[in-house]
Amino acid sequence: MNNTTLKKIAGIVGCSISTVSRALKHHPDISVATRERIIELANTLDYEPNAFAVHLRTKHSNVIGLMVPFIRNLFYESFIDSVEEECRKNGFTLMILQTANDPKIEIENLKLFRQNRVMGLFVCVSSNSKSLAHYEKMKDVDIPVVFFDNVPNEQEIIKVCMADERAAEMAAEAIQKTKKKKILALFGDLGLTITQKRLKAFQESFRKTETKCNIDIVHIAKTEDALKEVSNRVSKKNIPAIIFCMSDEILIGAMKALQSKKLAIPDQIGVISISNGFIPSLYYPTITYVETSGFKLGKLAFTQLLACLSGSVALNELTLDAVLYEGGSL
Amino acid sequence: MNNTTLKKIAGIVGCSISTVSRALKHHPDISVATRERIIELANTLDYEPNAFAVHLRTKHSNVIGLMVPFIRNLFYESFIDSVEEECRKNGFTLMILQTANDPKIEIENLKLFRQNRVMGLFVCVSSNSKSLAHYEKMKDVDIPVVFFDNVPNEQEIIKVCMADERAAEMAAEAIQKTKKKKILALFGDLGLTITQKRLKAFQESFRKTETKCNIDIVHIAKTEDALKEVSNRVSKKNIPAIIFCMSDEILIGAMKALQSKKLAIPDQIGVISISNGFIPSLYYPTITYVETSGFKLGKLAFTQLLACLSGSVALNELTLDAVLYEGGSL
DNA sequence: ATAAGATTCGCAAACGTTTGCGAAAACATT
DNA sequence: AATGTTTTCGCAAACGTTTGCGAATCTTAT
Repeated sequence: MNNTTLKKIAGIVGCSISTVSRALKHHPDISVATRERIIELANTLDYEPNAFAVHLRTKHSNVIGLMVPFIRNLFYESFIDSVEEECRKNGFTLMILQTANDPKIEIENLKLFRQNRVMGLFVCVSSNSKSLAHYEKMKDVDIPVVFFDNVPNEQEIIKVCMADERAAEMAAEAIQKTKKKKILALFGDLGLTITQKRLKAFQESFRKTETKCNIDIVHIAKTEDALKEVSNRVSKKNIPAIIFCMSDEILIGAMKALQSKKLAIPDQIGVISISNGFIPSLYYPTITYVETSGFKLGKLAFTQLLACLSGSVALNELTLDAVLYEGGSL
Repeated sequence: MNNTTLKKIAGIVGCSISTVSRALKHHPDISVATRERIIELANTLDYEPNAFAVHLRTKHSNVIGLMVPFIRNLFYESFIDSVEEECRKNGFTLMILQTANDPKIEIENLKLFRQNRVMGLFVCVSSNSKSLAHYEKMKDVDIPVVFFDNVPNEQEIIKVCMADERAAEMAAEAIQKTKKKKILALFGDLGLTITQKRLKAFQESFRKTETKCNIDIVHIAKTEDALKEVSNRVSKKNIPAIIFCMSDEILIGAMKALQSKKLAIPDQIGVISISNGFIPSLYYPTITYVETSGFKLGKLAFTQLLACLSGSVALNELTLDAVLYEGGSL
């Protein structure tokens, strides 16, 4: 157990612990001569500061927490990727916990974050969690929380989100541009705010432009349901002109159904989705999609958290613009 | 800043810090009366032990480190998912770092792990890292390392891996069973041990059974290359009977090429892959694959690390069995 | 030479825990 | 009543840092 401490170095050099401490961080009080001697010894001894002692003393943990329902998710993983990168660059370490959408675990995790004195927190609340009460305690202990993705409706919280409405609107506009009229629109669980937002904006767009379309709206919980619904609703005799998918999970099911029906995209049927980008790239032709980038959202969230930590109180909602990526599926 | 400490509680209750500490962990030395009084107060005051102080004192950080080239990867993310779950259940917190396959970052990260006094480490070494020298230091500071996936060849290290040879062999056997002869086999970068292992076992299987096949072997670095190679090598006049893909990345490119050629699977061409399972499930028919489960590997790795921590020195290599999942693509 | 200022360093407290040891108090035994 | 035993608790050190303050030592100016 090679545990070089300040004390050990001080013992060898023959000076006090405080001198060693100061020398190692280039404190001007220490002469260059002793400083260099100390640094050299520290290097050969592989000195590495004990993070716990530092944090205990400075009350500055340099740990940032991140909580998502699942790590194993195309969107969250890109968010995590993004945040990890920033954390490393900025000298923070990241503590990642997943909730499995279980409010109990969510509360447990918050406790863990508190015990580990994280300096800030990125949270995508679990869809089954109804109350924000346990987040109140985070405020009590001065841990800023940046909500993302599935954000609560409360006003007095910090949140970053995708331009959900705008994304749905852009998809709707792209559909209208094709002049095709028979639409099958697949949305997620209506209980989620994200679904509500997207659905509303989607419908609003058609209403606003007074485009007369035959829009069939279906709500879907999981990938398998998308597969089933599309299989049931699409047949050789009854082919919608365009299928819209609100998310990657839905797109996956829908595409599998279309493949099984051997329908040619875009000749026989058009497809458009809201997505992170990875899934659409798997198919030929690449599926046209409106981007919701977890990676970009991560960057945005990080700057928000940094702002909180530096004192500039940013009690607002930041939104990431939507972008349309044209594949060949429309 | 609601920072209830032992001292604070002791002050209110009117006893010593040590009594509070003992009462909170049900030490038999403390009478039930005072214990209950203390616990009750601690609850109403929302006492939460300062992890840093605890760790500093006990030299027991309860932090486990995990390092992968990329978080954003189908295999690693399932591994992480798996390990996070176990960590939470066992009272550990997880510290995740990615290397981007950059040896410099890899070394930086190891330093971070040391500074945070992780109790153990899961590592998938970056493909560009040639030397294990920096891992020696981990041994010096008594941090057990469990290597997984892309493991070094050294004997005296702890590693868990997929049954890479067996997986390739099973795929080869499945191909032979079809009696088809014209094979296009797509492997990864020959510089990776994982590629070498799989390739060798794949060829060995054909040699052993003396199956006379026309096997075209191609090495591929990235998804886009798979797309190009397959596009170039497959045409209406020249269709291999079966395409074998060594990994998900390759499968993705190959499938996209096949879709663009409008080839029917399995009628015109068969496909088989080694995979984590997610990508094969995206297509219709589901692609037949030999499973390399990151999730299961995570569980295995965790038990290995736990064994190390409990003192039972497990200086060996554990292997996760391969399983063939039959889709409809062969 | 002496005072004033600058340079270089050490003392000691503090961060919040855990724990060995000993002491006081309560109880039980003769 | 004296002794032995058990119960219940506090003292104090330790984990490895950081940092305000003051004390030396050295430099420079008068």
